[in-house]
Amino acid sequence: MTKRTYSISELSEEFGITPRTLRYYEDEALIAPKREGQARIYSTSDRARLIWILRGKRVGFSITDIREVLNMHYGEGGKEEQCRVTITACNNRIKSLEQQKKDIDETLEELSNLVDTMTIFMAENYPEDNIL
Amino acid sequence: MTKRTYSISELSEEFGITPRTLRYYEDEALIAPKREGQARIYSTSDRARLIWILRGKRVGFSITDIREVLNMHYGEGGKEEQCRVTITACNNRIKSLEQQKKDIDETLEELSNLVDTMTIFMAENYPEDNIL
DNA sequence: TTCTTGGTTGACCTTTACGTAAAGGGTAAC
DNA sequence: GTTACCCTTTACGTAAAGGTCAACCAAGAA
Repeated sequence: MTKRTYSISELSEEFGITPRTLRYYEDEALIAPKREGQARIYSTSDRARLIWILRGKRVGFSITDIREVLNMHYGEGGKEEQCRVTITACNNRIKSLEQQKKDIDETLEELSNLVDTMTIFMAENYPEDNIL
Repeated sequence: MTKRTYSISELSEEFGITPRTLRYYEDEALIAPKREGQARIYSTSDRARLIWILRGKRVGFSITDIREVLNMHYGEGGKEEQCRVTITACNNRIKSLEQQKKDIDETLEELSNLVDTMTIFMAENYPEDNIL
């Protein structure tokens, strides 16, 4: 049970974001660190949430999307209807992520084709420059 | 050799975007349809560019990113240095897309875990509602 | 001729995700 | 005490990607 805590600048440096960003996420109710006086103090579980947030951003989730997913995770899944809603929301996200993977694969193929053609072109026209 | 052409509304309806969006892409130099008087008239190759643009957006490219890639594709790859720059730019994009795929896979796993837990929870607490 | 339909430009509006001061509190070192 | 550092809040600024609205043109239908 690691009881480590983090200051705002520790956390922001670790993940390459600014303190402003962390405060913004708090405004948007994505994280809720404890306070020590005025100062924010982040727990390991706050840190875990942050990791989720940042990965969410990298896959193109909006702040609202991320809040939704975090709420799914930590929210009281008590009520039946709420559960059902959450499950279908998840499934929708899953579908769109799978579409996104397809898009990425297609883009990757086009990009690597482009690289190939250009590499060949270079090899033909400027053979003196060894690309390898 | 399909010499079809498209009006702005045809194209926007086909892809579920507004004419405004197409005009905006033109302002941003992503497409350059011919004109018939004032009216824009899009060729099949304009349409192909549009497909690229929209897929680019879905994988999180910005307008600037997309312009860059389109220029790589259609730009004169003549000069040597330019080629080299283009190739490394492509490779950078490829790397980041691969990272993005990893992120997506991780997110997918967490989401499907979440769905699983909730489904089990539902089955235990509300067995009368058949989820299958 | 007037009306509708579909196109045009231009101008301003909106949302998202922060950046960037401005002004100040708390404590530790000098 | 004051300097330095890290933290705070409040608040306005900004870039991206369009939305929205007004005013206009042109061609065909009624």
